[in-house]
Amino acid sequence: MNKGISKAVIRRMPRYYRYLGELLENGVERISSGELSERMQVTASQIRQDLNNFGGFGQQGYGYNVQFLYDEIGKILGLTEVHNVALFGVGNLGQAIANYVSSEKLPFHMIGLFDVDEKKKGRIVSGIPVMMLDEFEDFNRTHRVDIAVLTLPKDAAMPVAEHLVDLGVRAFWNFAHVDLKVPKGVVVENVHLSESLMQLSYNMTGR
Amino acid sequence: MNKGISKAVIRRMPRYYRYLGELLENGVERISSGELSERMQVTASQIRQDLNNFGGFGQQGYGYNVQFLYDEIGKILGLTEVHNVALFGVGNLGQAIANYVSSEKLPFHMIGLFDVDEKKKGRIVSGIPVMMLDEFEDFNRTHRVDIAVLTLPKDAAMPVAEHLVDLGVRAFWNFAHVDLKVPKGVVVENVHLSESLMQLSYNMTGR
DNA sequence: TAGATTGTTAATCGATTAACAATC
DNA sequence: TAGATTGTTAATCGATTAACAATC
Repeated sequence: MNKGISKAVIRRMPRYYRYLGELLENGVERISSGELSERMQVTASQIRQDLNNFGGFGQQGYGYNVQFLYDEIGKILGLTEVHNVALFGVGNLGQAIANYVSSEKLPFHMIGLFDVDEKKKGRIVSGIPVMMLDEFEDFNRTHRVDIAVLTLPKDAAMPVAEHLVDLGVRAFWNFAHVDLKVPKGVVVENVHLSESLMQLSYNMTGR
Repeated sequence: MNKGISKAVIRRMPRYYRYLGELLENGVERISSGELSERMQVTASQIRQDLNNFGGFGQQGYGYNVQFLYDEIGKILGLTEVHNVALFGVGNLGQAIANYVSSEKLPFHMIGLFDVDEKKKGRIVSGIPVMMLDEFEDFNRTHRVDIAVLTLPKDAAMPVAEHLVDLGVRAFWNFAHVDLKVPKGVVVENVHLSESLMQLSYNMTGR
């Protein structure tokens, strides 16, 4: 299952989740696709189509129960289990991301920080001591690492990723400016800050 | 001009730019859409279509001159002028982004850092002293701020953005987990880390 | 029941790919 | 010139929107 759902739909799901979470905080119990459509600035039709990729979560004449829908989307997004995260490259960005992951209330758990710079060894970031990259193989024997964050210089990203794939890592959150080549079954989510900045820059021109 | 070009095309331009930059570093002088297609894993047809939204940069029987195409895409993306950047919210992420912007060789120039926390006042980040938010109005009189980076808690983002819009800021790079409502003519580029993480999480499930 | 709103099919719109004539 | 490869039109594919019957 879960097959054949377009990337466009998946990109929208976290946003639904965020809006439903806010409604929940505000004590809203039910919402129609029409109301949600107005708040989110998308068509009601799209909301109903998107949700119906995963199942019929609403009720005719009533709409959607906010708590129920929120929970269902959480399940769809895989937020019902804790994901163990290890981070590679404890520079400025790496430290910020480590802190960020730990501070978010999402079920992602920072369990290890790795770098190649001896000077960083043992430094505490977000409550965790930095380890050396060559200690990871050992670490990996006693810890299940679900996600590797790559906050490395671009030339280091690919070799490190390859090494981690060999050691069984199956998911990467990649901040390096490269397109990682990984085997089938390994997933990569990119955050390319420079490309985001360039898009902003483009939109500032003529338009 | 520049009108009517789809967001999908714009999203791909920075990636072309990156690949062309690498070719340039490797001393490659010319490339055909076919070769580039293979490297980038997109169709040659798409490359030609994308580029021809902006003009005919190639030559039949030859392909594209790498340096020329690189420069043209740079122009399209607005990378021929320096953009002054001010950042709001000097937390972990804010500091990392400040450092990031300064370290990138792209033409974005960090000129001010603002926070509301008195304890941060005067602290030097990326070579710039942190100022208090209420000093911005003054600062803005003597400096041209092209882009405001928002690395603030979500509840602070909207009020601060509104204030900045009133003071003439026309572009936002938004890291807060909110959809900013801004007047027409003001551009917003979002980096929603939590949504990126959730997409990764989704792709780790069934698929 | 009558009114509201979903789930779903059909229609439209836009983006991607294929094909090929133009041309270097 | 012959070969290569673009620019561009046409065909296909996919995603979004509209419409409405089903149903709570």
